[in-house]
Amino acid sequence: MGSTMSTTVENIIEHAEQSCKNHGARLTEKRKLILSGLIQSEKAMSAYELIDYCKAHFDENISAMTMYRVLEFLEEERLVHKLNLSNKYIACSHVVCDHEHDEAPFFLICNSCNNVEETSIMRSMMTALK
Amino acid sequence: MGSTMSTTVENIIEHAEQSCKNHGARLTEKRKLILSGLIQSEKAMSAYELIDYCKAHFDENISAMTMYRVLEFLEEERLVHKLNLSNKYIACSHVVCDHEHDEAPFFLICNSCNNVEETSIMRSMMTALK
DNA sequence: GATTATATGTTACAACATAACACTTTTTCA
DNA sequence: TGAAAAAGTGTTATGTTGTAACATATAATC
Repeated sequence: MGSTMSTTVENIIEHAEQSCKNHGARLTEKRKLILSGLIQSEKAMSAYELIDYCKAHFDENISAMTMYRVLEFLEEERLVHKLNLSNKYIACSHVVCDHEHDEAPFFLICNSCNNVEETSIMRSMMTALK
Repeated sequence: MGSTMSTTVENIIEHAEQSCKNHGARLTEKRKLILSGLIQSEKAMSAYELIDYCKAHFDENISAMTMYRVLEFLEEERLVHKLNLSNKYIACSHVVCDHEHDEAPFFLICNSCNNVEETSIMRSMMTALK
């Protein structure tokens, strides 16, 4: 399974490299390494988590500054997404209700303006999504 | 409009205070102040943004430590939500596609385990949501 | 091959978050 | 009531996250 996985990642990297060339951009070794790590991990990671990941899996030391710069580059190349919502709090919309809720809070968060819309979703649908 | 608004906030606070009492918890002056600020602002704010807000609107200096503690309390009392996703990156799911996309990336993010599911949504539906 | 542009390294620092301990206020109960 | 316990808040120090500013190295251009 490890090799199958690895091959897939290599294919993606190859494709990404071509995509960069088409934009006149360069997918350097360091950028390949970081993108590979993010793909392999199969989850969303913070810059520092990805630094740790690269150290653990590739034995490569990436400085924070470099990591942020590479991630910014990869985002511009549309190879990664940034989920940019820092830890925030919002007052519950149902703070004035008396009754119990059989629904889970559900938020629609705009990724560019960070506007938050609270709505709800039935728990049954929640588990279905999972 | 300002006074109407203010009255509404007061009603909510009153209700929140009663809700706390039912749980054997106390909604102190400081906690009321912070909750009021978060409600008045009508948006999601970080701890430090809320500190600035309280200073600007109530002329009250809340230390960072206090702010985090109060927000934690309010969350336990289910009076506020925490949108706890720190800035993270995730590889695009369509990184291997060739064709153009007429859809906007759309993420389903679990608020407890932070798992991210990338899907998409038609732009037309996007504007409808807005 | 010298020049320019791009990529990466290094240091310092600002912003965000919390741990640890001290002090104050409120609650509890003999 | 009033001492003990619990809950709330203040203060200091420190760890974590994110960037600015400048130096160096590597690649592209002509």
